Amino acid sequence: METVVTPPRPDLGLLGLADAPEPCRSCTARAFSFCGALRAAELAELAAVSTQVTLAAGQPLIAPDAPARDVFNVTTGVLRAGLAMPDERRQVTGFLLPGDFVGFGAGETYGFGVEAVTAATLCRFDRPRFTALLHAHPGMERRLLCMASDEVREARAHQLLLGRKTASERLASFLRDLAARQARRGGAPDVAALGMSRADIADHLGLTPESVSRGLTALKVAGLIRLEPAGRVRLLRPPALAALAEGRPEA
Amino acid sequence: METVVTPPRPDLGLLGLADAPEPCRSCTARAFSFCGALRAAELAELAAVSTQVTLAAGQPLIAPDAPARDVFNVTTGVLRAGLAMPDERRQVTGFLLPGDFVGFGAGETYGFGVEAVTAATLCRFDRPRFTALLHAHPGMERRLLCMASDEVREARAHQLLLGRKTASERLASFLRDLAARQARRGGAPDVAALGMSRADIADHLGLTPESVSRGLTALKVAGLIRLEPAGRVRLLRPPALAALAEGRPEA
DNA sequence: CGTAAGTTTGAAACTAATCAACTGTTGTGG
DNA sequence: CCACAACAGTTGATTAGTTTCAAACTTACG
Repeated sequence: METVVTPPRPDLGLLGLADAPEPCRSCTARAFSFCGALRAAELAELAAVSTQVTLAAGQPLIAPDAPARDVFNVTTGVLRAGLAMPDERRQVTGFLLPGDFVGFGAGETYGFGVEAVTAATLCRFDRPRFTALLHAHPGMERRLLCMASDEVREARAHQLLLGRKTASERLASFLRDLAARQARRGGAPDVAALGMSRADIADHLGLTPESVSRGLTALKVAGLIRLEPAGRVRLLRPPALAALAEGRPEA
Repeated sequence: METVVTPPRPDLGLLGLADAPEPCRSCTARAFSFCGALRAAELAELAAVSTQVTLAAGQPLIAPDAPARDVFNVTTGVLRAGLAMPDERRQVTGFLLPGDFVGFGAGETYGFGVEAVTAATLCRFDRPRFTALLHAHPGMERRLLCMASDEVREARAHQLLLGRKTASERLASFLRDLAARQARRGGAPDVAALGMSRADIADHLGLTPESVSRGLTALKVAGLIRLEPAGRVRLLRPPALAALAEGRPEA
């Protein structure tokens, strides 16, 4: 028995959906996405250079050494982006949710890998054409610059986590951040839907799967979270969880 | 006996230096900097909205919660940028060298702190005016977008370091990367000039000062580096150091 | 010189990793 | 529909790498 969650429901009228080109018209991610701020004409141009990609859980989207020919926008599902070392060590730099944009800052090759965690769909844009479009629309370019700045900020915050936080603090930060991101996409503010395995979380937080498991148990025992079916985690005392995440003594 | 290295010597003529406005004319960082690619007219506009900042070693430039009114470009010296937790824990997200740009992606407040490690000088730009200038010159904006992308890439690589590398590997990565950055600015390719303390390095690498010291000793014993006076570190076998940094078995 | 700060080195303690066993879940084929 | 296999997750015991605590040593500087 699954708890039914209200799906994201952007106000289609306000977004000028009536004018939107086909793949976009029915896109549930547009409200939280890069393309959500575009005018109908720009959106049409964008849609013209886009194709759809569908991935099954576990399938790769981007190989680190592949030539960076395309950029992508996630429409449904969860993906993981990360770096690998010659041995088995991995760092998952981030999980991609609907509305997230991938592959922009790449050079010749992507330099990082991306795989589907759950089944996922994306918009694929030819990079040269996408770039040309950007140059024609300074507003789009500016928006992308803001997104890049946000990414830098998030990456720095994650550096603090990896460099200085304890296992429990890492888990608390992760759950809080994931719930917040999902809330922005229409989810409940006090639920983190873990679509990914403990191993993926471990590679994101610089821990082992065992430590992730222990950390979650510790948070549960502390009364900060409840583990629900289907990989859902309910945040029972968000302020206390935030305090732990930030290393505050807790009020 | 020191290997003599050619110091940075930008070809002033090719850079249009004769036309350059004053603070820029004598600027030694311009060749490696954001502004180095600007045409004389653009540079003049930029210089018109800039003022100079001088800092003594240890002085703060940016407080994390200060309103982000300015952006900066380092001209001389070394600075550290980082995040802090309520207790004493710190993460130095990066060291800033001449030519590096600071403060761009900030929102209302900077959200991170910056302090001078050595005596330093910077160009200060009023943010609203800088932004207006950017909008007037798409080339500048595009260049900034590239810089932001590079920052993201570097931040991700540092996440791998913090999440998955051993103490020795972190030190090896740090020394190699610092030497490479300094080489781009005209330094010797096999020397890393440590202007910062062990504590700063520790806060950058997610270690303690003691572990940094031990790590350096380990690299020295392994014949990979030599500790020279004035905080200089000579890289004795760059390929082996790189292999260690990347976690390769070493050829 | 003498002091203070920074660095190195040593010994003990601790957190998270590793190794290992067990449990629960999911999916498949008999 | 149940049995079983395969895998993900949890829990326990032990180990290892880094931190912590402490002291000695260096370096820079008044």
